[in-house]
Amino acid sequence: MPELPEVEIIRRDFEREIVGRKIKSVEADGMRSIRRHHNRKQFANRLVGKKFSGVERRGKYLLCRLDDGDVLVVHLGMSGQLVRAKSAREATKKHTHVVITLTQGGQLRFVDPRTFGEMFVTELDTVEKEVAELAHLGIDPLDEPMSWEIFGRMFTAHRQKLKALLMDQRLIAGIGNIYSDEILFAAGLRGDRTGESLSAQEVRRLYRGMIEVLQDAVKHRGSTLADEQYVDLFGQAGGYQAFHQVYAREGEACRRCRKVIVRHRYGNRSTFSCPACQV
DNA sequence: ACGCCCGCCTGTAAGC
DNA sequence: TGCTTACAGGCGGGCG
Repeated sequence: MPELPEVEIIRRDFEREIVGRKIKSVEADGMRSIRRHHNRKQFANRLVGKKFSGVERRGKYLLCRLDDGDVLVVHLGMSGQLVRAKSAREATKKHTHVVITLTQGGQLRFVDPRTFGEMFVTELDTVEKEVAELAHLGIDPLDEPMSWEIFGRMFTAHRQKLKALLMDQRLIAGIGNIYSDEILFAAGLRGDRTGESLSAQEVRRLYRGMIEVLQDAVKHRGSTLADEQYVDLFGQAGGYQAFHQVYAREGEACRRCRKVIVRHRYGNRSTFSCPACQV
């Protein structure tokens, strides 16, 4: 659920609220969320006494820089939340797996019911080469400006379907199931069209749709669905779900043409689209 | 190259 | 009412 816009909101808040603060202590409730480490102590030892010196985003990954050249990498998976507590006394949510206590008071907490998310500490210098998931990440659509020609060459080189291409992190980093559906609607394209079938005009529409949808979603602080899985650093829901055109709107009227939004299975996931607006 | 399925998880909701 | 099943989906891996 947290896709590029949601992770970007967390990054911005992290920059203001957490960067500059020093880590006093670290507690982890088990190994699942910190599975790349040998044990809890080894994870804690790489954090305690250090100061957060910056924070970047790569696709859906958050890279929290530490002042000694290490980096705390966070991936929220499907249900992960990074929340700030003003004090240690604040009630702890169920499924809180890692608590980072800061010296000036307050805590950074990692909550993750489905435990697909994770965090680990490694060296910043080598993280983008040695951590495979980061090494193979494609272009970040809001980070590096990319011409629609480069974007088009990437897409038309594949026979895969647009839905799969948009979600392929090796091409473009940060788009998941929700935003791929919204981008395809914005572009007026069906998700089962192949990359190679796109005309130059359709490539431009897809590119523009992608940038617009992602920028708008960031502007509205991301999407929080009915399950309220995504919240920002302060525990607040996003607002972009009110602007969704197709996602989770099965049976409702298309906001553009009033036809009924349909849902179908693509691979093993739900896809929503307007049968009239997308060709 | 591409499509599809599985495993990893838990909470919620629909179905019998 | 109460149990079972489906679904939510990020990501790596595997298989045809």
